[in-house]
Amino acid sequence: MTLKVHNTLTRDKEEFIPRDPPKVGMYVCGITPYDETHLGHGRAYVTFDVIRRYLEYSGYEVNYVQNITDVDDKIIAKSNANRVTSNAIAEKYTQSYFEVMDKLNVKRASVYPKATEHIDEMVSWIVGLLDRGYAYVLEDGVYFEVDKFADYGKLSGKRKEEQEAGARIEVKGAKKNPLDFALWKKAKAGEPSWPSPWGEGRPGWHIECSVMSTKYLGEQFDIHGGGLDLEFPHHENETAQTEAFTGKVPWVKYWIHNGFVNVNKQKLSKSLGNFFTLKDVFEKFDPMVVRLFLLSTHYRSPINYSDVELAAAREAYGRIVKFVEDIDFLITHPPAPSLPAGRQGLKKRGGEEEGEVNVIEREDIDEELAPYRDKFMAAMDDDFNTAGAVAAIFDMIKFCRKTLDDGEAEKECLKLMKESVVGLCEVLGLKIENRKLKIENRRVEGLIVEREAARKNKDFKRSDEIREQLAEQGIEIEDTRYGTKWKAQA
RNA sequence: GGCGCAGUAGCCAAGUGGUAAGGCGGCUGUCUGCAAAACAGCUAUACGGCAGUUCGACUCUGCCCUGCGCCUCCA
Repeated sequence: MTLKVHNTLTRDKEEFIPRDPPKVGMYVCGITPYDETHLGHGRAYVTFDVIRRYLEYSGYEVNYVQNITDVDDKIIAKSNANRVTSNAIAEKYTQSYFEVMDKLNVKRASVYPKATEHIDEMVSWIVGLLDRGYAYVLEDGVYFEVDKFADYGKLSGKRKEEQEAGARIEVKGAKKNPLDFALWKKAKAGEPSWPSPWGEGRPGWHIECSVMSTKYLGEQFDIHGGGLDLEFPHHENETAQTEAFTGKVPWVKYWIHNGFVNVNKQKLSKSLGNFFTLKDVFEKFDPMVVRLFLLSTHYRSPINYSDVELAAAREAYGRIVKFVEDIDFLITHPPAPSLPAGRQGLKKRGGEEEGEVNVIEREDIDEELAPYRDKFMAAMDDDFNTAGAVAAIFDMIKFCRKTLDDGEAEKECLKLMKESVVGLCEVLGLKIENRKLKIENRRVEGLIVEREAARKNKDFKRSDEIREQLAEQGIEIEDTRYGTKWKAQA
C-alpha cells in the first residue's frame, strides 16, 4: 500500500515520496496570536496533527515546524487599544493556543519559530531579493515585484493578468502591479520596529514563512500546509519570493490545504461574528468529542458546525469508550475458574450444550482483526481519509463484540482487542480513557484527601483505617514531604 | 469579472465503471421485577436535474440548477 496525497500544486492525488526518506520536512502556517483560538484553528491543526501522526505511524521521521506570527497589524492594534506591549498580547494568546491544543491532543511541533526572533534573517532575504532584481523600494516599504517572477500564480492557478480586471484588488498607485506585496513595512509612530537598510520598520507577512521554513527545513522540503484561505495570496507569495531567492524549484514538494469550518454553511469569520472559540466549545463538549467531530469529515471538505452534529459525535465517541470499558471489565473480572486451566473467558450466552465452549485464542483474533487494520490503513493512505478510518474502527468494534458474544475470549485476546482499537484511535490522536477507572481514581484521591485531613488533626486512627482500606484494595500509599503518592499494586 | 469546491437516506458523512462504508436518529429485539442504560438486528431500487459515452454510471463528458470559497486580514 502506498500513501497518496492531494497536492494543491498539481491539483492531483500523488504518491507520497519524500525527498529524503525516512525524513519528512513539514511546515504548517501557525497562528497570529491576537485573539482566542477558534474552531477553525482547531480543524487546521488537528488535520496536520493527524497527518503528522500517520506519517510517523507509517515509519517516517517528521520534522514539524510551525511558526508564530508575533508581529502583525492586528496585534499592534490590540496592544494600542489595551495599552500593553504587542509582545504581551502575543504571549497571552500563544499561551492560550497551547492550552487549547493540548486539550485537543495535538502533539507539539518540533519547533515554533517566532517572527520577531528572525528579523535579521528576513532583512538579509530582502536584501538578496533586491540584489536579484525581484524587489523595489517605495516610500513606505520594500515590495516584491510579481511581474519579475514568471511562475507567479502556479500554486493557486490564478493568472495575474486576470486578477487585474477584478473588483477586489486594491488600486494603490505606487506599486508597479497591484499584486506586488510588502516585504518590509516602514514603521509608523507607535509601532514596534527593527532597524534595516530602509530605516526602522517590520517585515511583511509572507517573508517570515519563507525565511523560517527554509531555516529549519532546508531550502527545499516536503510538505507545506495551511488553511485553504492561505493558498492565495499567502502561499503564492511565499513560493514566489522563496524560489526567486534560492533559485531552487520546487521549493515545496507537496502543498496541503484544509477546508473551512462553516456555521450555517458560511465560513467561520470574525466579520460575520459567527465564530466559536475552542474554549466556548469545550464548555459544551469534551475536546475528544470535538476531535472526533473534526475527523468525521475529510480534511479538504467544508465541515458545518452544529450542536446536533457535535452531540452525534459525543454519542459515537461514547461508544468507543464504552467498548474499552467493557473489555477492561472482562479483563478484571474473569469468570469462575470452572474452565480448563489457562482458559479464561466469557460464559457463552446463548444456550448451547453445556461444557462446550468456543474458546477464542489470541492468534486467531490477531488474524481476524487484520482486515480492519487494513481498512484503516487503506483509508488513511488515500489522502488521509479519516472518515473512512473512523468507520474501520467502528467495524472493528462491532466485530469484537460479535466475537465476544459467540464464545470465550482469553485474557490475552481481550487485551489484543483493546490494544487494537485503542491503537488505531491513537493514530488519529483520539484518547480513549476508561471513565470508570477515572472515577475510581477520583475515589482514591478523595480518600487520600480525607486521610491527610485526619493526619493533620492527629486522628491517626482514622488515617490508619483509610490506609488499611486502600491496602485491601491493592493500593499502596507513600507519604512524602510533597504530599501523598499512591499506586496500584501490580 | 477571474479561479476553484460541493450537492449521497430524517441528519452528518465515506466511496467504487458493474448496482451504496460508518456515525447520529428511528423501529424491533435481548437483558431487567419495571424502567433506564447497554448491547444486537433492521433502517437509501438510490447518489441535484437533463442529455451523452458505455454492455453497464452515483462513479466519465457536456450543459443546467443550487450552495459555498478564494481573488482584502483570516486556519
